[in-house]
Amino acid sequence: MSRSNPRVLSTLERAGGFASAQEVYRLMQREGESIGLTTVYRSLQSLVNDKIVDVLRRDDGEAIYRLCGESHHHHLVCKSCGETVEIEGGAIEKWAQLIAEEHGFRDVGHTAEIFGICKKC
Amino acid sequence: MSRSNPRVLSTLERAGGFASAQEVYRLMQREGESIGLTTVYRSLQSLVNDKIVDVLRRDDGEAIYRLCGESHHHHLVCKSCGETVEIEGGAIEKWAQLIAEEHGFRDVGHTAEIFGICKKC
DNA sequence: ACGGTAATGAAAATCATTTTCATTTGTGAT
DNA sequence: ATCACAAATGAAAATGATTTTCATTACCGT
Ligand SMILES: [Mn+2]
Ligand SMILES: [Mn+2]
Ligand SMILES: [Zn+2]
Ligand SMILES: [Zn+2]
Repeated sequence: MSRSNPRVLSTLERAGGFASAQEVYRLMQREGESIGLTTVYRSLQSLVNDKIVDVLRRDDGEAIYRLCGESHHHHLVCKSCGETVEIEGGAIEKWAQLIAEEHGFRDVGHTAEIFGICKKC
Repeated sequence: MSRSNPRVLSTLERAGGFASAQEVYRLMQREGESIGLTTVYRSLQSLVNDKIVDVLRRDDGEAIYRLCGESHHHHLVCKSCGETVEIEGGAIEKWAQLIAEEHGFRDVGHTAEIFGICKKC
């Protein structure tokens, strides 16, 4: 196992939200940093193991990473124009946790999205 | 766009839980059915569009498919072994509707998944 | 039968991710 | 500083799922 290259973490921080390994790599290239794609993958995996970074999957299957501890939230998205509202989980957080515990699951996470047609559309 | 090959749906039914496209394909091969992998992919994709099957992603990123029941439901999935429990929306249905209305959205839908590690893993 | 459209599948292309492996770098002891 | 050894690095090749191409075949209405 290898330890995470600090420049990878720093780049992921700078990226803001979620970013894939490929995106982190391209970002570093663009900023003139010399690094191999392999090292980016290895570093991100290591950060996930250490629970410094969350990983989940895009619809297309690509893995995307983000720093843990950024506030957890969900999205309300307009199917027509794409306008997005960030919303707090509220009741859903408890619901997910409760359901999971009822079935004996641990290490619980969840995803939730609401979509519809916004006022303007 | 193509319509789903009925033998693909039939195989997915017979498979029981979730199965990937590759698995459905291998299953059909083993049972002597003559079909192309491309057709399996196309059929599953079509079934997803028609909301006859659910699709989600394994930890390794491979897409897995399963017949969905006729009633709207959500999933509690083990990240390790893939075991899946169907759960009722309950609180989340109201939550999604309420949040959407607060922001003036109509024609509201939602997605929600809970994941974690099951008892056996 | 004829003409057009949809379905099929083999092969090649794509693309993220992993593996290999040779090279470089860091560390710690002598 | 020199040596030895372990860890980190990255280029290139391998992997594996999914998509695309494209030529062939099955199907349907007239
Ligand atoms: Mn939440
Ligand atoms: Mn629901
Ligand atoms: Zn809108
Ligand atoms: Zn499990």
